[in-house]
Amino acid sequence: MPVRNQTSEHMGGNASGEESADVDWTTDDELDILTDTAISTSPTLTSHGTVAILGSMEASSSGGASCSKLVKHFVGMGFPETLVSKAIEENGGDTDSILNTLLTYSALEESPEQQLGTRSDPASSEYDTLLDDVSDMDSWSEDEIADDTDSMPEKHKLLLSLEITGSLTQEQRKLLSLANMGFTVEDASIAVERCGTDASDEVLADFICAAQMAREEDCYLPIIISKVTRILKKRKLHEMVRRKNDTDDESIRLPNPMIGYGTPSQQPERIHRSLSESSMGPPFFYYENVALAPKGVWDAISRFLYDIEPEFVDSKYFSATARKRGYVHNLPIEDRFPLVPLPPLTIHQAFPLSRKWWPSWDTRDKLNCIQTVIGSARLTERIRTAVERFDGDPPDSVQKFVMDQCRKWNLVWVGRNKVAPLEPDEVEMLLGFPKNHTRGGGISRTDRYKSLGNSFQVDTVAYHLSVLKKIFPNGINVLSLFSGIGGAEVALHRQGIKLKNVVSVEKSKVNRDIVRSWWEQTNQTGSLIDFDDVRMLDGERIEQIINSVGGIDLVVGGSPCNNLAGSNRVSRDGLEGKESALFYDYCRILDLVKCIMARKL
DNA sequence: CGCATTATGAGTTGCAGG
DNA sequence: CCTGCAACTCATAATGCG
Repeated sequence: MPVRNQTSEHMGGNASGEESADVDWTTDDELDILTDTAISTSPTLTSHGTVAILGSMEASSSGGASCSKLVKHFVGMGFPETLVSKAIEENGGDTDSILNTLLTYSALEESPEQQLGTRSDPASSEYDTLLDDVSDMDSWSEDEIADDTDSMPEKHKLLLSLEITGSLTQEQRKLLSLANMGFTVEDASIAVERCGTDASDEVLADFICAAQMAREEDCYLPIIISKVTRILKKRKLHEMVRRKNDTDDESIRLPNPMIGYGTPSQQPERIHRSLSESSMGPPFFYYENVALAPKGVWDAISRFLYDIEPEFVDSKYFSATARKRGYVHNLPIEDRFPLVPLPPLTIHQAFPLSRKWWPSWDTRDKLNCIQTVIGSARLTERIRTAVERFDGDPPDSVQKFVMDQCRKWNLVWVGRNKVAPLEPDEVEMLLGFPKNHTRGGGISRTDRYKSLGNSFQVDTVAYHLSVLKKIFPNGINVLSLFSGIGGAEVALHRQGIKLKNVVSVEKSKVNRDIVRSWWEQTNQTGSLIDFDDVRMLDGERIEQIINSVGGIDLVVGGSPCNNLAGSNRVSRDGLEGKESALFYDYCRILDLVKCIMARKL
């Protein structure tokens, strides 16, 4: 059973990377084996079981005929029946509103002392709790999946009523919190039940997203479920340990200098790493996103990508602009080589003409990160009038204002007292794309800035991917997710790595047109197959793709950063944000490719 | 409707200086 | 240790124009 082997391999990859030699996780590993065995030997029951839970809960909320069922549901959660009927009367069938009302009532009745009283036990019971939790999860995996699904709702209610003490419990507060995050009460209550009441919102949100993602799959559900179970167990352990030690040593920190495992000019003190068995290919994979994401995001990304430590690199070591990004990949890190010719590394090298107008008090050597929008003409006008009032150097206050704005909007000097934002073709050059890569073909100037701002820095990525040249002298098949304007493809091509077939998934039509146009101009011999949406790629389609191209050698892509990026004032919601949650599809697809590739061997 | 233009901070980190 | 300050960030939404 290759599937079973595959899932069993996922264990053990902790930070030290010494695969399965780590004593601390032995218990966890053994549990994994049990879990995985149980799941993989009865795949139909697994999927049936999980979906059945969700399905029955949803049915009880949407079915108008079953009002008593709804009452039972909330009474089972520990609310008084009179309150429940009242809440249902006020809110109709909307379970979210009902819960909100119930929690509000409870909170009003509850005294703060009592709420605090239910929390925080002495430290001695920490590990007892831990053991209980782990065995709970294990019994879920084994028992509930194997059980007849008809008994599930009863068991659910039983567990709930046992755990509820009657007052406003931690669980109820969790449910409210998750409901406020936009999850349904059904999903939230399942997540709380599975993960325990002391799990953080982050853990619970992860669980729900993974469950949602799993719900959409059918034939590969066992794999995903077992993976999620394992991740959650490990995560809980981490949280426990962290709470006990009261330190934040577990969270990922950004390196200084941000050079990852090295740049063409700089090498860190330690340049060795060992990967766990489960993280190795085929396929190789390369994942990218913004380095300065909200707290906890990179911990989550790393956990979902086989616990590989992200490589944080600032592209200012590869070009004249900064670009702080994190890369999670299972590529070798020895014998990397840079793209040639080397790009300009300073502003003056990149823009020789600007030197004439560059004031001595503007000491910038590198530009800041290229974003998706540019500074306004009004701003450059304000700067010009501010500077030209003075004959020599302006006073410190004016210098500070001008420099703040120039750094913020990446402005360069293009004339006497004149600053301006970068032109699109200048951005192309700084990011390592061929000139006019994004020009013409029906794309607007605004969209050019947006597509370029969302792209890779080609020299940086090419340096990391260069190791593939020796491994695949005859070329590679690439699955490119969130391709954008084809940064990965350009990097591989410029590095002299032959592209056999490229399967590209990109939502934006103008971006797909850009990649298609580039593909046809560069005399590629293979074929470019493109898709619109990553969510369309289910197991069946991926298997079809793999059969037709003969295997995927590299899965590459950076998932949307909209909800992670600091520039976003409106919806910086983290990994669960509308667009950024597509990260979970990257994981899902990578796992599918991995499974199918393993089966072919 | 497509396109261009503009205004709109917070969250996080690092660091100097108590 | 703490505290204040400086620096930086793959963006969204509203508006106007043709």
